Amino acid sequence: MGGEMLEFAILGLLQQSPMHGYELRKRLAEVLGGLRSISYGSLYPALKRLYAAGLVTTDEPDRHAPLPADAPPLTGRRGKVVYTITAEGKERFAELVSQAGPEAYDDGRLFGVHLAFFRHTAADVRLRILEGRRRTVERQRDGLRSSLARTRERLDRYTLELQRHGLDSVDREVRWLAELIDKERIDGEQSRPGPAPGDERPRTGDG
Amino acid sequence: MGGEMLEFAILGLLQQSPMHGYELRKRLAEVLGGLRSISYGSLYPALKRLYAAGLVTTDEPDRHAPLPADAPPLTGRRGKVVYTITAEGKERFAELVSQAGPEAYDDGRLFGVHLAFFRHTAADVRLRILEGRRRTVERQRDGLRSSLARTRERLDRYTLELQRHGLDSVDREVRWLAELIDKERIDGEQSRPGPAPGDERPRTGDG
DNA sequence: ACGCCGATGTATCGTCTCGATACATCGAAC
DNA sequence: GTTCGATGTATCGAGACGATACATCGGCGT
Repeated sequence: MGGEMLEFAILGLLQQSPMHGYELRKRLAEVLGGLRSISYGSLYPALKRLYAAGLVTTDEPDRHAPLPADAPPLTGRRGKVVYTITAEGKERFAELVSQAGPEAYDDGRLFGVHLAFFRHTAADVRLRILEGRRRTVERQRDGLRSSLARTRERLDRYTLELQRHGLDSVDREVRWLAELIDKERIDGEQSRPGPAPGDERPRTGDG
Repeated sequence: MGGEMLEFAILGLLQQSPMHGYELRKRLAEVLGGLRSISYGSLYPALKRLYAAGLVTTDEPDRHAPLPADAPPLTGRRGKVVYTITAEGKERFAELVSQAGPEAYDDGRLFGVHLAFFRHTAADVRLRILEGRRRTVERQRDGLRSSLARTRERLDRYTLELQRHGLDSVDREVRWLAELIDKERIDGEQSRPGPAPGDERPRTGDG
């Protein structure tokens, strides 16, 4: 578990169009927020797992079949391999995209992937994920804040600076999420017939 | 390499006083900036490596000695184990603390550890690390910026938001580093005999 | 025509990290 | 005197990463 994130992202990209590994990697970097890029040492094993699980196929289907034992470790002829998502892969993606619980937002990376494929996500699920993520990050912020308060005297200037900067980042993230949630709510109200705009009961959050 | 980071942090903490794993872990979380904490699955293997390399010792030295083969996997009596840094460990720490090249700042985590132990670092090395880190993060920022410019049309709203937030964070980090560098320079000028205190040229205020 | 080179492209290896899990010890509450 | 939560040590399997090797292709100089 938790190692779903790469699989999820790959399925999401292949959903849009078939691709080979090299391009997948570039697109993955964009999708993951522009910073962190995925290494081949992660990507190819992930593709192999997806193939084994029947969620993607290749041009040349015997490529990933088990080798006849003693053959030299596959030296010689290696060309492009185009990966395509299968029907099962699409099902799995639909399943992942509709998760709205803690597994969707507690891990920041996985949350990022969900966000990257939000256009495949139902509006109410989007909102629940965003709100869940906000709660998670708020909790982190509060923990960091009280830790900073507790250790203010004990730690040296540089460590304090590090913590201050970290707290600032987390704080910014909360505000960013709040903005996203606002926008999402506005969109929702515009497109939905809705429960009458004067009828605003104080929302029993969660269920 | 790059897996030095945990070793470095452990040596730094044990330099201050002997400790057992549980406390080490809590301190590690503080030192690493308050967010990310180290798991036991990382910590104990790291301690084992340090022990094997002769950089730390324990109360009970035969604890990490190779087992007599068929013995049950060390069930039964397990108590506190206090780890102490050795002379070689101190040497190694001094060596790590004096590194001022890219290996000290290209990786953000490792940079964080350097920062956490800056009080053991020479002033000129401190400045070089901070400036190197700034350059690295500036390069990241520029890459992200141009990537954002290139893909503005092609990507959807949510991915764009993710990238925008990422860019904002990196930007903030650059400014934070610039502040740290300024403070560091001021400290340097105050404590050093320096190039004559009446010689104050009008300060080019930086970028 | 030929070789070379940098971009494209696939793949594996060793090392490390993580989350989950199990197990042990102790003090205080009941 | 026993249950319980904090303290504490330890391992395992899955997976991620950096480094490295190897293969293919298009263009460019000569």
